Amino acid sequence: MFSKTCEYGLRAVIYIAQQAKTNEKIGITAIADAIDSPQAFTAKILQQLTKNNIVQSIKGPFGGFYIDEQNLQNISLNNIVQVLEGNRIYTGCGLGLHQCNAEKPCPLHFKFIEIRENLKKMLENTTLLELSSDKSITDYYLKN
Amino acid sequence: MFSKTCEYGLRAVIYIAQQAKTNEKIGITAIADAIDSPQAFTAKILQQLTKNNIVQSIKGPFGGFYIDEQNLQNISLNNIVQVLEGNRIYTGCGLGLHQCNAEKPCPLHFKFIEIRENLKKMLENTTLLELSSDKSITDYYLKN
DNA sequence: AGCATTAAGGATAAACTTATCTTTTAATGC
DNA sequence: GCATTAAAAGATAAGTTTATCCTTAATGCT
Ligand code: FES
Ligand code: FES
Repeated sequence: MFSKTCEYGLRAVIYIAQQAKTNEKIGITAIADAIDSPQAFTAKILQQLTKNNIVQSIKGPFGGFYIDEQNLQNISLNNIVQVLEGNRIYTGCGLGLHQCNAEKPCPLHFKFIEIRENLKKMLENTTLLELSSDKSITDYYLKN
Repeated sequence: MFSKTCEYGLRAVIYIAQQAKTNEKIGITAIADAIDSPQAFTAKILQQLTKNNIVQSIKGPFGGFYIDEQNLQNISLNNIVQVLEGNRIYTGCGLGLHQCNAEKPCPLHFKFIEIRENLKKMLENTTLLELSSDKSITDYYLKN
């Protein structure tokens, strides 16, 4: 469904959001360890997310990544997916036609856009705030 | 969502199914032309689908690909996706955990499996027979 | 100022997907 | 049998994703 980039990115941001509650910045080594992802690769992904203002970072001692209160409330998973996957996942044809278009639909179009819309809505409705709740932290896992 | 392999494969099989109504075999050149896909690559994909008994083929003059009456009735899109994508798309974790498991769920698990199940059901319920109906042939497009 | 720490940035490598080309095998008609 | 046709099979190339490594820039501490 998602690329590795997106999978690691989502896991990383969720983890940072969870740690952000304690107002601490968290380093790339700790993140990669917590979500069981390749460190350097994850760093690249977070770089991209930082540029796009999904997460914040500061360099130097006691530096690291964090998410401010405002982003915690405003960012949903679709924002992250948009940055890391582009919007083809939201607008592209299921059978790979160059244009997904109801005027000239592929045989799967009307069935497929339903799935696609549900995915989009699900990601839009899943906020970092929700994912960083105490219950979410205790009940769910970011590696196995 | 799907790989190029899967996209071309689905389009090719749908096209063959539609042509199969006239009891004609159809060659790889005609197929690639009809669905606007790279010919040699599409041939490889159909080779794989032939081995897995999704489509039939015969070599030589007037040879080509076809789908018999039985397959037309029994094959659904999920059979094709299964062969070309494996079942990770049906069983894999949305966040890329090695195991998707309700006992140790990722933060997206319960929302994600719903999407995944809907996709699976949609593909299971979409049969080649349906896609090769006259209405389907006239109303839908396999290239644009 | 100098040093230690940590993310950013750039270059490169490995792995996988996508795509093409050539040779071989099977079927058909003569 | 022989020529012709078309898919199967194998080899190789191109492109993209995934991953690592090394250098640079920013920050804080002494
Ligand atoms: S045209 Fe294929 S999904 Fe819309
Ligand atoms: S554990 Fe992630 S989707 Fe099931």
